[in-house]
Amino acid sequence: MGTKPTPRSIPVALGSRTPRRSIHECGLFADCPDLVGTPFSYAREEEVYGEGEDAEFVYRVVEGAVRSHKILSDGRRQITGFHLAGNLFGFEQGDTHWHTAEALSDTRVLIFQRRQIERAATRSAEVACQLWGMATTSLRDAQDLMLLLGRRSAQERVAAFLIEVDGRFGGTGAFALPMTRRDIADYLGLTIETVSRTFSQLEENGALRRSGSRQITLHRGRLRHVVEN
Amino acid sequence: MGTKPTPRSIPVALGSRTPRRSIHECGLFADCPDLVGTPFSYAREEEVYGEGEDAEFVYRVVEGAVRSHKILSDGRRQITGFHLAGNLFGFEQGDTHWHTAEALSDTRVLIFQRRQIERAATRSAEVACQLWGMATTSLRDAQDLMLLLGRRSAQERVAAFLIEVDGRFGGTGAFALPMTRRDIADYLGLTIETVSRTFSQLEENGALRRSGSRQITLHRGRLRHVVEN
DNA sequence: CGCCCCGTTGACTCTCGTCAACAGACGTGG
DNA sequence: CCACGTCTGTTGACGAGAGTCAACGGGGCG
Repeated sequence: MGTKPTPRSIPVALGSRTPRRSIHECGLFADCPDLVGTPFSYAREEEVYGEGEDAEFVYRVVEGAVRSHKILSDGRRQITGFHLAGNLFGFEQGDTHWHTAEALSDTRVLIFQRRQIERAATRSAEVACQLWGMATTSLRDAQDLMLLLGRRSAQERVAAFLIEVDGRFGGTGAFALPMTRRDIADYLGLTIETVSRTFSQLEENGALRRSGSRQITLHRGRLRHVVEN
Repeated sequence: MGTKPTPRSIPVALGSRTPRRSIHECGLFADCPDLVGTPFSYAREEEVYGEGEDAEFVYRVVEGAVRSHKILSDGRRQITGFHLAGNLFGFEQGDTHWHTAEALSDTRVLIFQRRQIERAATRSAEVACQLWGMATTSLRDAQDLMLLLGRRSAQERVAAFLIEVDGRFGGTGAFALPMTRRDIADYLGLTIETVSRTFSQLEENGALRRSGSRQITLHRGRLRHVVEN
């Protein structure tokens, strides 16, 4: 932080010199040509916004990755989602963020004013329906994660997680995890030791191969067999 | 089931004799006077809709209660939410339900055609925004539950659950649980035995009193102390 | 070069799950 | 009206899976 300009200064900085990019790369808001975002960057581990802060902006990941989490006073943390390139995040019900967002690695985003998107939604039913659809999709993901957190074993959680990440990176079966073991643990409701042990077990079973701690190659058949259902 | 008419027959039955009620009792869709629901009833334990079925209808609870759950092939079940009087449920992303809904007790609902609501949303930005807001609220609830499932102890889960139910029943501190221990367990990611033992512990600590297994009186201060944060 | 952080592994602990028995409420039918 | 079976909930004994505590290795960065 320190002298780094915060997003709060962005609207002022929105001069015509600032390079702008459209929000529509994902096909969203195609009828809102005026909805443009401001590029911004966050360093590894830097906070994008904190729980309780004013929800003034909405973000789209261009490069890198972001995690959202909720935290208890004694430090227990639950990561509610990872946001990869192309993902939008930062929408809230009400005027304040109800979780914290931090960059996993050096991350470039586009920043949009929430007010502006909301105004677009009140004017265009199509935009509002797209936002509704996005929220509903997030809800489905959250409920899938609830099943995982409430009812699945450590092996199943890790296997399901790897399959999910693989899918979000294109489904090639090989990728570099953008997050630490602690992040994985706090996403899956486990400890780092259990995550680490489970990786080792899965490797013994031939369900994956590790090259360094982050680079993973999946044996998707065996992993899916672990997750079964 | 058997000869009971299913909701699928409802649109046909929508004669002018059928008593209709507005969806707006909760203030939603105030600018859609044509959006009316058909009364329908479900018996205790009866299925409202099943995972994988066509999501043709949306429901509003008039009296009684409904649970939504996802289930694994080996029977492990995660209840993703309880729907009490006034609550809307049955919205989905895509054309099929991705969980199952069942009545906890004899329940009366109003049934709406999803198509009709969606059409209203594409025509009215205000309706779409309300739907967006509802989905976002559900998302926040789901993420709160994720924190509970991923990071909280059995005592904390049960205490948080009781506080939540109390709030939804008006916050008087005394109410009758509409669901069984099994439902509570499958909502909190525990077993019925653990739920039962935790009730007993909380009663020993003076955090609640039981009159019969369903009627509960809370000592909200002590319960909140258990949940802390 | 040395420190620090991340990840892995081992030993032990503990919470919660499993298995079992039993009590009370309820509904049914003789 | 009572006997019976069933279902829900409670409690106890025991066990397993994940958490805790600790040590250590390796890689990256100052």
